[in-house]
Amino acid sequence: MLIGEISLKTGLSRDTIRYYEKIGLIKLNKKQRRDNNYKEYSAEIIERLEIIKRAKYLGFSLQEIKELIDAWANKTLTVDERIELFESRIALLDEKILRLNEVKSLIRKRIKQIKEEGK
Amino acid sequence: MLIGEISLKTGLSRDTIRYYEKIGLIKLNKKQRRDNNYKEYSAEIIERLEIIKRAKYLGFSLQEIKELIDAWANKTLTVDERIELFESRIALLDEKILRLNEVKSLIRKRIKQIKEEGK
DNA sequence: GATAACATTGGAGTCTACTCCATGGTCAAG
DNA sequence: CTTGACCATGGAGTAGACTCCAATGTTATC
Repeated sequence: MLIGEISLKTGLSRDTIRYYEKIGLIKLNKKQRRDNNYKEYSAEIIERLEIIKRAKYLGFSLQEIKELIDAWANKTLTVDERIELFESRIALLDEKILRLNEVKSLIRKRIKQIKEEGK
Repeated sequence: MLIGEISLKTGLSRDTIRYYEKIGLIKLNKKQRRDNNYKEYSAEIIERLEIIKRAKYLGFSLQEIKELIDAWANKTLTVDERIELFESRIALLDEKILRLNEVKSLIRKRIKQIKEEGK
């Protein structure tokens, strides 16, 4: 697939996709080029971009996302180290879920208040 | 309290607090000044800053946070409109929680994979 | 074979959310 | 009464994450 198709399928602009390439969030090896120098993207790249989109939406910076992605296929860490890294990410997500629930109950409280006042 | 104390208690820099004032995220009425022109902040402001911090951490932009805060004490909307607005925010939070859980299980899957490979 | 719609790279510009001066006033401690 | 630690305002500068543009190449279509 060419970049235009990837852009359509992910909803990210061509420029954004190229930017992600530039900062190493997604990578094409040299062979993924057509004869005319056009880049050939795989379905895997779409999946990765979807993950990036989701993580961004959840308030992670591109840097943080990069770290997670790098660990995903990392060859230098031991099995235990990688698992530990992922566990710590899960802990982070749990922390966020907790905070979200806190904000939810704050808003719920406010709704109750408004209903009381409205009477 | 003066801005230095607020800064200490919230962990936000003076500049950040002043910036939030500038864009209307927090407001001081004219009477909240000492004779020497120093700003007098209330405990309420600290609470509001804590909410802002939390929302930021959860991936909301200052603009989105401002909209929520403005609705908080809004006088122009009807009771029903305000409740609807808050309900929609809760739906948004639920959406985020859902996505967080999705990412969690993605990571869990990967941990399993790694453990398998490690054998 | 001209035109439109795509692709490439490189670099400049923009928006958000700060962060860092510079300048000048205030005040408690020594 | 000076020194150091605060305070205020205004404006410039910065990092992150795009977004836009220019110059140029490629390809499908009329």
